[in-house]
This record gives sequence, C-alpha cells and structure tokens, in this order.
Amino acid sequence: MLLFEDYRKKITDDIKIAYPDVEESDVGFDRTGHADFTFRTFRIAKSTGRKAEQILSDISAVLSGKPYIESMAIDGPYINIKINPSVMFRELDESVELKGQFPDTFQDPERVSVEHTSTNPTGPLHVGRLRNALLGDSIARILGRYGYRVTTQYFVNDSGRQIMALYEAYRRYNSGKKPDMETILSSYQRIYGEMENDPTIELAIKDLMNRYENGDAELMDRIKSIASVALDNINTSLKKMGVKMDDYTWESDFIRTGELVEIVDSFSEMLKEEDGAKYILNPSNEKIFLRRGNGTSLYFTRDIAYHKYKARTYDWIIDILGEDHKGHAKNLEFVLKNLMEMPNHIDFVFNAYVSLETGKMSTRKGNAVTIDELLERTQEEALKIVSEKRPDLPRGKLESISASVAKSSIRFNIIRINANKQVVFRWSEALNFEGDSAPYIMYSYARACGILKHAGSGKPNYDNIVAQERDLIVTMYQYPYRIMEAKNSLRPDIIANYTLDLVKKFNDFYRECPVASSDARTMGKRIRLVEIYKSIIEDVSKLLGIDLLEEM
RNA sequence: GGGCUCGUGGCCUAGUAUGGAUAAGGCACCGUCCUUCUAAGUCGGUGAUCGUGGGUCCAAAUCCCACCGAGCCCGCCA
Repeated sequence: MLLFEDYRKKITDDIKIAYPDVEESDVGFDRTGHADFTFRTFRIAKSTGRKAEQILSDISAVLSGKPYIESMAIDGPYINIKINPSVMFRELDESVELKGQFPDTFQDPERVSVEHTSTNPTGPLHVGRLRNALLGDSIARILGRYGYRVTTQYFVNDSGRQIMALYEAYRRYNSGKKPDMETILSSYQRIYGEMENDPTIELAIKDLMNRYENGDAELMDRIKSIASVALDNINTSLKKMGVKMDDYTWESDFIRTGELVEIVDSFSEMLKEEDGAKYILNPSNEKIFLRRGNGTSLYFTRDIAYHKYKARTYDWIIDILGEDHKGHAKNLEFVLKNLMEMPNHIDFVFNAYVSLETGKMSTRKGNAVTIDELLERTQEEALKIVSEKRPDLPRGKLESISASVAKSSIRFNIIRINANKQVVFRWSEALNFEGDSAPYIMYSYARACGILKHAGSGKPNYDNIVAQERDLIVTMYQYPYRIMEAKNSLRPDIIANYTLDLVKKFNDFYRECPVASSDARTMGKRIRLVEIYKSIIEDVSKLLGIDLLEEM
C-alpha cells in the first residue's frame, strides 16, 4: 500500500504533465484542516506568469480523472487537494486483512544493540534515570517492530571510583551486615558526607582501585556481589515498568582479560604522556585520557572495549545516554570511527535531565523520586479513581486495572516529551489521568472493544464516508508514515503524539457515528473502521509500553 | 570564556529537519451534555507580541546573524 507521504509524490508527478517544472516542495501536507495536500501556486505563477485560476484549471485537467483524487478547490494562491477516502479505506482494510498487521514492515534483520539505563549500581532507580530507560526500551520496541534483531544492553559499572566508594562505605560502616539496598545506599550517602573531613577515605579508595586493577580476584568478587544487590534492585524496578533488559556487561570483564592494555597500546604512535598518564588528542586538540598516571584504567577506555565487543556482534550500535555524556560520546565516536575505523553504524540518543521543583535529583544526596515510590503513589491514586468510577467491579479487578493505569501513565508521560527537553517532575502531573495521557488512550480502546461487543456484523463497504469517518481514515492512513519517522529519528515521542491525535479522531467518530444502532450497511463499514483502529492502538501500545484493557 | 541543548497563552506540550493559509492539543478556570456502543469522555468560552532585536523571502514559530534567559559539558569522575 501507499504511505501517506507517497501521495505527495504521486500528485507531484501527475501535475508535472501540465507543468514539468513542478517540484515536490510545491506540494505540501496541509496542517490547517483545509485539505490533505496543498499545491502552492506561488512558484509556478511566477515562472509562467499565469494566475492561480488558470493553474487550477490546467491541473484539474490532468488530475480530475484520477481515482485517488476526491476533490480540488482553489483558495487564494492555494489549491487544496483531498484524497479519496474510499481508496484509502480499501487499502487500509486490505493491508490489515492480508498481513494481519498494519503496516506490514520489512527490514533486513540487522542485529542492533540498544544500550540504555547503564546507571551505576549505587542506589535505587529514580525518575531521572527512568527517562533514559524508557527511551531505550521504546526505541528497542520500535526497531523490533521493524524486523531488526534487537538486544538491549546494560553496561554495569563495577570498577570505577564511585563503586570503590560504595564498597568502602559498606566495609566501613556496615561490614558484616547482610548487604541490602537500604544499608548500601545509606552508607554510600554517608561516605560522601564524611569524605571532606576524613582524608583516609580518599586513600582507601585509591588503594582499592590499585588492588582492583592489579587483578585482586577476591576483591573483584566482593565488589561485584555488593554491586549486584543494587543492580537487582534496579532490575526489579525496570521489570515493574515493563522494561526488558537482555544483556549485562560488567566493566570489570575488560579489566580481567587485559584487553584495556591492548587498546591503549594500539594507539602507539599518537599516544602522549603526562606525568605517566596516557592520552590522545581529539580533533579540537583536547586531551582524551586513556590511563591514569598510576596505571589504573579509565571509563573512556573501558567504554572503547565495550564498543569493540558490541561491534563484533551487532551491525548497528545505539547508545541512549544522559546529555551530560555528549562530550564523552563525541570523543568515543571519533576514536571508534576515525582512529579504529569501525565500520558499524553508531548512533547516540541523548536525554535531558529530569529535575524536581526543588532542584536537581541526586542519589548521593538522597533527594530523588524513586521508581518504586512513584509507582506506588500513582497506583494508589489510580485505585482511588477507578474505585469511584467502577463500584461494580470486584477488588481484584480494580487493583489490576489501577496497576495497568499507573504503569502506562508513567511511561506515557515521560516518553511523549521530546528527549532533548529538560523536564521538571511534578506529582500533580504524574497523578493526573485526564487529557493527554495513557488512560485517555486506554479508555478509547475500551470503548472500541465495547462497540465491537455490542455491534452485530456486516459486510464492510467503502462508500458514503462521512466527515468523522474520513478524518479517522486519513489519520489511520498516516500511521506507517509516522512510525517510520519515529524509527528514522529514533524518537518514540512522535508515536506518542500521533497516538493522541488518532484517539481524538476516534472520539469524534465515537460521538457522531453510532455503530451498533446503525443500518447493516453502515454498521459493516463502521465495524471495520473500529477494528482497524483497535489494531493500530494495539500496535502503538506495544511500542510505547502501554497496557490495554477491554474494560476499565 | 568556549561548546551542546532548550525558550511557543497562567502552567505543560506539539509543530522547526523539508518556510506557506486564522499557531494545534492538554492542565487550570467558566459554562454544556449521561433513559442512546463506558462521562478517565464530549461541546462551547476566556487566554499567545511563538525569549528579544535585526536580516533573507511574495511568505518566518520554522532559515541566517546578534543578544538575553535556563540546563548540561569543558576531570588522570562516570
């Protein structure tokens, strides 16, 4: 079937019969609601000296016989073109019928790695980190939808300074105690508080790092076991949010193998030295340090090793990173592409920070909204609301509905905002289930299910399409185009905003176009529209991680 | 100081890549609609110098320049 975008080319090509100089840029999507496409006469009027009326009649002569054209109308310098909704409806219907999935996408099954979250295992996951996790999770889902073989990846830091501090803190204050998230976190917060007054902490951390890098196997294992406690906690939160993580790579793995030494040595001729530390220069002549003066390794080098590992297995490497990593990513890309000549396709996606109204979130300082806290409060609020709305439902049902509502709302609220934009977390927004939200989408889905439950059956036909049906058809027809945009730009927010748009069209249809009570012919047509709508909502929900319920 | 990102009604967001018509949604506020497929919905109303100033163009939220404000980065941290 045609993508909506393809009509633009089709129209352009057909107009070229009358005016060979016409370009695709003269034909545009209409965003003002006048039509589907607009032919702008400015350029042609100038080059030919003809008036818009004349141009319209010339264009009418070549377009009027085309079955895909519904109407053409002149409005000042614009010629408004509407696509025949019956043609689109038929294509939609056949596409869903034939492929069972709309749109049917196909893609060379390239292997893709999507790295996200990768937060240091020093505390529970908070809302700021969740943004990164959800971005990566949705991107992975979108690429999977396109037929890529996607693996999600978590790079676990168990070898940096912060982790040494975490271990030292646990050892100092809670040694012997069974390591659980709470004791680990509280001692971690405490050591950063005491560090400035107690120089022995700094020395202890340095000592740990040296022992670690020299391959103290027992120490490595002990640290890994402490980090694992925090990582388990993070994983549990991710799981609750519906985020699937396939693969974990520990930084220490690359230290154990000695690969880091090889990497540093491989830059031999461009390697420079400063007080024993090794570095190279980026194109801006800034130093990229690869090894400390004391011989210990740096995150940058471990990340090179990690990407070499990924490059062996994946054709396309995607890293979802916080915006504070932009400089790191630029240098990494330079090293991998220019110096190491890595042929793989590499993309970085950045997310801006989530802050609280009171300021920055920080695990260390203990002012952050954790995922568990967010989920719990959101679910409580959802339960309160669903209990009021549906007193007829049993307790268990109310709880499962509110669990779905809570998870879906949180995901949707975060993912629908462009990742470049910094956001302020507000409880009042998190706990609102009206308007542009996941429940709005879920509710429309429940309505669609309700219609299909009540309606009989009828043979679908594509005629006598009324305004609300037409708008719904056009918007559904745009789905493949929007999903493609989202895939090409790695932006799930495009799908989220499209979905809101689609739901609004469905609500207009719902209000104006009764299904169950209409005559057989109309009913057949409308049932089919509702079925197609339902299948698209099911599709986007999988991409965004929204749960759907047949009743709510 | 240098680099990157953001700035759209009281608040939040879309639109910016590829310039095009009265700038599109949501929250809040005021009013409407439940004997008709679920009112987490619907309809109407109030509310915008698209950060500021220049420039390009028939046409600028969108492109160019300068400036202002916010965030992030500029570590032998990650």
